[in-house]
Formats: sequence, C-alpha cells, structure tokens
Amino acid sequence: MKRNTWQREAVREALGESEAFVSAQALHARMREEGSPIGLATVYRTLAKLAEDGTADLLQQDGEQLYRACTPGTHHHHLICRRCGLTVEIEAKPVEAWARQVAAEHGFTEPSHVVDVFGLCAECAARAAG
Amino acid sequence: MKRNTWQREAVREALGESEAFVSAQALHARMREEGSPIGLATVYRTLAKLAEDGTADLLQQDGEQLYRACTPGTHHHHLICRRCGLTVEIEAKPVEAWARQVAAEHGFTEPSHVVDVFGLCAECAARAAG
DNA sequence: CGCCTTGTTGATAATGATTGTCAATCCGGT
DNA sequence: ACCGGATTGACAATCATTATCAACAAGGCG
Repeated sequence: MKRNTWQREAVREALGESEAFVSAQALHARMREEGSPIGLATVYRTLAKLAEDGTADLLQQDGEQLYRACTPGTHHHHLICRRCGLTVEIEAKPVEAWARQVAAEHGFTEPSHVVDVFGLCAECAARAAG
Repeated sequence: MKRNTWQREAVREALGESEAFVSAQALHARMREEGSPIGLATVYRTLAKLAEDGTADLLQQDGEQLYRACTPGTHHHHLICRRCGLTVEIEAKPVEAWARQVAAEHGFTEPSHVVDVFGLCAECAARAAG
C-alpha cells in the first residue's frame, strides 16, 4: 500500500521551487535550512520514486544525479543553462522521429533516447559580457 | 612536455578492442587479466585525457562514467544497445540544426547538446525472442 | 652514453555521492 | 483505539572516482 507522508509532500514542494536541476544533497540542505527535520535518506528515496512516477526528471552530470520537477505525462526534453542551471522544458518532435528512424536503419528495436541541449541563458550571457 | 608511455598506448589499445562503452574499472580489470600490471589510477587518468583530446567518448550512466574509442575530429552521436552495449556512431545533422534553433528561440547562446539513442540491437532482440 | 629535469606512474588513503540496515515511527483501514 | 505493514532516519557500508606523494622513467642535452 502507498501512503501519504508529509515528507513526500515536502520533497515535492521543495523540488517545485527550483527552476533548475538539483542534487539530492542540495535539496536536503535547502530543506534543512528552511527548518524541515527531514532525513537525507528519505530525500534520496523520495526523489528516486518521483523519477519513477514520471513526476520528476533525472539528469546525470559529473557522476551525480540531478532532479527537477516536471509536467507529468508528457514526453519532453530540456534546455539547460550551463552556468546557472536554469531549465526550460522543450518539445522535440523532429528528434523523436529521427531517433526512431536511425534506430530502425541499424536494426535496433524499442528505441528510446536522451536529448538535452545546454547553453548560456540570456541572463548569464549578459553577466558574462558585462 | 607530453611524454609517450607504454601505459597510455596500452589503454588506447584496450579501449579500441571494445565495441561497447566500458567503465574505467572494467577496462582496468580486463587489462590486468591480460597480464598488464597497469595501475587503476593510471587508467582513470588516461581515459580522462583521451576524452579531453577527443580520442574517446564519454557517457554517464547510473552514476558511472563509460568510455569508448571514437573516430577523432568528428562530431557524432551514438546508438547503443541497452542489453549488450554494442555501440554505433551515428550522424545527427538534423538534430544539430534543431538544437541550435531551439536554443536561439529561448535566448540561449553557445549551444551544445547531448544526444544518444538507446535500443535493442538485432542480435539481442533475437535472443530475447528465442 | 650518462645526467638531469620533470611529466608520469601506482599503491594507498581520502573523498563524496549513494544505498543498505534496522529499530522506531506513523498511516490508514478496521 | 488497534494493528500491520509501509515509511522514516541515524548511521554504517559501498562504490566510483580523485588526491597524495615518493619512486620511476622519457627525452633533451652535453
């Protein structure tokens, strides 16, 4: 049976507060600063579940896992600022088709794909120039 | 000054023997089995350098870094078998353009991207069915 | 060829993220 | 309120990777 705990809700909420991908460690630290007594292991476990559910997106960077709240039930990708982490969900219709085709051409079945675009957001670009 | 050591060459060669992405640990183990006395730290260091040079490609999976020899000087992506790891280099011209465009639309500059396609290779699909 | 400078190596310790453990706790149906 | 089992959290354990640092060796030079 699946239960509702304030911890799960707290993680969901904390995650939703950030436009950027966050690590479990960072999220835990932030929650603690805000007074929550939640445990680190719980944050890890909850984030993993959210990612399974499709409520959160997972990104691997420098050997650490970063999470971000996402609009559930949709297939989307991300445009991520290299500097500040600001993230925008993007559609990638043409890429989906391309991926399927390339897979088929090489005799691969059940294709899935990882597509992420990185760059400097307008704000960070301005700051870097100024 | 940059020196040539048998270790660097040994790693390059061992890496070239595999069609699949390999972890530093795995590569080191394989080399040891084949009688090489090379050290683990050296394998890590060398792989990192090869990746910098563009001689090797890097892939992050489950929080571990996987390497693979690649044709240097070309920008390419990968089609990877989920089961056996068999990997094929693929071109992604349409995707490059798409990535640039999406980045620009959102005010992002200096775009780069991560694009990988996963699937089941013909052989693994056959084995799974049989 | 032998020397010297310095990049490189490798055993080991250190780090850092993540997962396992397990008793105490809490959710929610009865 | 009660009970069973899911969930929690402090802590230990694990695992990949990186830092240390003394010993080694590549290659330029005389």
